[in-house]
Amino acid sequence: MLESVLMSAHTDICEAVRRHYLFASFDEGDFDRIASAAKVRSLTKGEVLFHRGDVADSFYFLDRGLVELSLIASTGEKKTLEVVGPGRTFGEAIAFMREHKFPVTAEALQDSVLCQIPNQPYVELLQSNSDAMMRLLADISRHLHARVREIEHLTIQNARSRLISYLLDHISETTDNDEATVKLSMPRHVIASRLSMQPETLSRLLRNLTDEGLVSIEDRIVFIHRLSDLRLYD
Amino acid sequence: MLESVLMSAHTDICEAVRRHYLFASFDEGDFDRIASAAKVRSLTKGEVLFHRGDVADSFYFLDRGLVELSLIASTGEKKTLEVVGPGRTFGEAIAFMREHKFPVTAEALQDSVLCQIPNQPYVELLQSNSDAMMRLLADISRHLHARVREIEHLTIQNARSRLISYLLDHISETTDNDEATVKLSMPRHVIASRLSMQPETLSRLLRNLTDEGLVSIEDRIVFIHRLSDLRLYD
DNA sequence: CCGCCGCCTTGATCCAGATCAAGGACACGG
DNA sequence: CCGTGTCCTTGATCTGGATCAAGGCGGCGG
Repeated sequence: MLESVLMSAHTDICEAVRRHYLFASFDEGDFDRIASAAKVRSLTKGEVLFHRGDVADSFYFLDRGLVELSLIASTGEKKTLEVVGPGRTFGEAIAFMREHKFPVTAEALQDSVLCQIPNQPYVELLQSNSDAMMRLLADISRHLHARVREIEHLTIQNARSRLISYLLDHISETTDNDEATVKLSMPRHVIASRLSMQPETLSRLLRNLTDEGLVSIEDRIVFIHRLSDLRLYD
Repeated sequence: MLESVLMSAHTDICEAVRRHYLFASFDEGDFDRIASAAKVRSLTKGEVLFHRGDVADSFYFLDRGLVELSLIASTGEKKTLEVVGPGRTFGEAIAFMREHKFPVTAEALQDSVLCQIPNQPYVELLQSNSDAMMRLLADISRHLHARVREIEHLTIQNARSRLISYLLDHISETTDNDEATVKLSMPRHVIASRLSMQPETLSRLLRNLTDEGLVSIEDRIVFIHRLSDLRLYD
């Protein structure tokens, strides 16, 4: 009984994986080989999936929840590199590095369900499927580009510009006349870490923006009054 | 006459490209297809090869000289992402991004000679050569990892630690008893930009390290007295 | 209903590193 | 030999954002 529930969870999630970009060019037989090696994993809020430096023989597809990928200093301070949402994969580039070790730590920000996909069968199938390989190349190149942009933000933008870029990148709804809304879907302190600033600084900057009339904030929703104005600072 | 000189330069450089990691698994015929589409380019010191945002239909192999890859802010300030030396390639990941545009600017720090390799024939040949593709995946994943480390340095290390990491990463010679030397092969201000600090700060930090007896400096050579001591701060 | 806890804001102060300003040390072309 | 430019160092000052400290405000278990 329990087993059949787990089995159906497994097939449900595999369906979701099947639809993902990276798996789009495998035929049924190939995909089944990957799926049969994959495992469903559940995490409760706060649980760590892997630590930086752990040996990586799998990558992950997130079905439900929210997972934070972060760097943690020896002093304990944390820098959130990325927060992964449902339908996205992470860790897929590690299989190709000399040291097969995760360069980041993955922690569930909410109760989460994910699919653990072993590298080996996936990589083997890649070799004979150049379309899948091109997709993976595109995927990893996209990650690379995102990191370059992050470095740009950290070095040639200040905290205020980083916040504005973040708002512009996370618009959830935009109206006809130059307005928009952003849903802050994570706790403030996670957003602060993502932006490489302290929660206090984030709080003050949000207040500045409202004081200047650029936005108004109600709980977790930011209303952008004039999108074009905000873009001037990005 | 001139033409034959150019031709031989072309074949010489192609030889060097041939030996590069990324091209190791092409057979003669395949490689010739790439080589015949490639062009030799020379740059004089200070010359810009491409600007950030330029359309990218080629990538590059550096044969001689030094090329700086940097981000340039609208305010004019510059952040050096990487300085590429002879025998290395750059720009190879761009072919796989949606927007085929360089995310960085490339400028010659010295008179340089490089080989411009069009993406198209290379990518076509990749499709039927899974070994070459795996090499490229490893190459791009390595870049990605390097960027993650850079972000780590920028966010959870301070300027002093970044300098120490830099020194430890650029050791040119190491003696038996815990000593080492680092050759500063670039102008100080380039190193400073690479480390995301001002030249003044770099100068002061180097002075601190000598005052503390950790290193001594003579012109462009840094002599590390006790490697193990320096590693404590990394 | 109260007391506690996590999350956020606000104010006061601090500090690493930037910026501004002033030479010093070479290398060069005339 | 003397300008003049480039690169680097050193000192004085400034400042963005961190840190420290003190509440405010739900939400939840008892």
